[in-house]
Amino acid sequence: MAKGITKRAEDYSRWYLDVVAAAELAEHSPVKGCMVIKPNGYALWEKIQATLDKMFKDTGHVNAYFPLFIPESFLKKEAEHVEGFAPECAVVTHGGGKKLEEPMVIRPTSETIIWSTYKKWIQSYRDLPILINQWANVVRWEMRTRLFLRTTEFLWQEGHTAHATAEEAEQETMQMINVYRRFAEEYLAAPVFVGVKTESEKFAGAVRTYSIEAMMQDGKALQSGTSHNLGQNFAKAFDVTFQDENGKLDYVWATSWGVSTRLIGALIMIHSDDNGLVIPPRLAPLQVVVVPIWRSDEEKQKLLSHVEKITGDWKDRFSFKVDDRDNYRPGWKFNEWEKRGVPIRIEIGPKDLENDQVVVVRRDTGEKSFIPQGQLVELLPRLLDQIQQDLYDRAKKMREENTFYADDWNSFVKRIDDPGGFYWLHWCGSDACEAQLAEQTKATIRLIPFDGEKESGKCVLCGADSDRRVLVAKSY
RNA sequence: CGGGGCGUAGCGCAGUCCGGUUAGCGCGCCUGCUUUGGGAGCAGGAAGUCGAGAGUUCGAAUCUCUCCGCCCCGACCA
Repeated sequence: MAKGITKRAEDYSRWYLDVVAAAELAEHSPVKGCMVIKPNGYALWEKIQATLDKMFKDTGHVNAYFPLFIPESFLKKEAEHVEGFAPECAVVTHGGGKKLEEPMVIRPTSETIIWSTYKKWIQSYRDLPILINQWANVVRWEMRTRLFLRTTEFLWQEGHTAHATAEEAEQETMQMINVYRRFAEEYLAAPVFVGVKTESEKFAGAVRTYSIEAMMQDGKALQSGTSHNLGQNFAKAFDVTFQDENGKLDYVWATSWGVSTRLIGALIMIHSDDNGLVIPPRLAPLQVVVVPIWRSDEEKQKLLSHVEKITGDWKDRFSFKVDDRDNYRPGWKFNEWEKRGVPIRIEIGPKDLENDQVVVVRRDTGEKSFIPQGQLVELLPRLLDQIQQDLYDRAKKMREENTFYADDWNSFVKRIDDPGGFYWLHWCGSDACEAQLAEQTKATIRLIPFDGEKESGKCVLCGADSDRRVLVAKSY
């Protein structure tokens, strides 16, 4: 049925690449680690963008754009930041045929260029808050790349806000991680855990990093969005101060937050199957495809004009397309739309015309049903909602079945390799135990949960007291 | 950076070990006819600086050397 797609059970990572290729989402570019995002993939990104952009605007943010090039010296102003990012920066040394006086880095993230700019914009508390987002590309020279999950250049959005108080900055950081959580759950149909990153995993230059973590079908974790409380670190590095209501000078409080084209990788690895891509209806660029089936030109004309009648009141309710291409046969088209992940396919042929019905096929389950034509306009939106919900429920069930509690080190070490999955462990909070965990199991502490219940226990590594469990998994 | 693989038509590959006419095959593409409810059939056709350079040889996709690039697996990371 699915020619050219490796089975998940056989080789998960080849399956992933096959799905990307079969759905024509992206391909490798001539430059190592970079990808060409093809129209199907970009359409998905545009849906993600449109949805998030609205959520950002609804929470009071506005868009702006800052330059791709950053003077190298800017990056060096915040000690932790430069340490974290310098190794993965691409640096431009020449321009206009001449060696530059100061090299420029291609942004790996924009905190430095933005805070050097905010310095000029902020004098008083009346200038605050600044709530800016930008949609941009960034470059990080990673050693190993994977389409969408980690590429040298990728597309993302980065929010950069400036506040008068620590409380307000914290509130913003929290608000945005919740926006991401809501996006993941309601649009990506991806259940996520939300929490705080450990010191060693947090953003370079942040005081605290919050993250959402989703489980892929192979039981590995994917960090799908992060929100950082930057404290006054960047304000201090760039000397950004403001005068408060009492005339007192203080450094500005900052946050930053982002999600990237990696979300497309998450979408693929959470929902897709051995037949190809499965897209949650709310993010599907195309939600319903109609495949008419005819045997003669006369029949074709009759069918197409009938289809036009049926679909007349579909506009503005959901997106759809009638695949009236003459050069492909129906079976070929079924397969094509399946690989591309279109949530609902409708087949309509001569027999259906006679019986005043159509065949409705769900992409996620493959289930076929005969539906009276008059009911479609009501049924299809409901079915799209149902599929959205079912995808979420299925993903959640998968996650629950692969999330475990572990208190014994030795059995945990075995189980993290096979069957893998997520583990709630007691951890004392020390860097040493965290490092040892990573070294011995290749799994890492994904986060310390916000809503984790207090529970006293012993660190699974050293036996010291612990008052809550942390989420541990292997990750992408 | 280590390990593995690959580079021959748009894509996937064979041919390379053991040099020898005009470099093949499948898919795709073009033309025509027949087809059309799960990847259609037949006939005809177009399409290649064999990753690059140098060397050996009467003769190189094939042997030698050098270089380049990409993919996969690991160490770094959204």
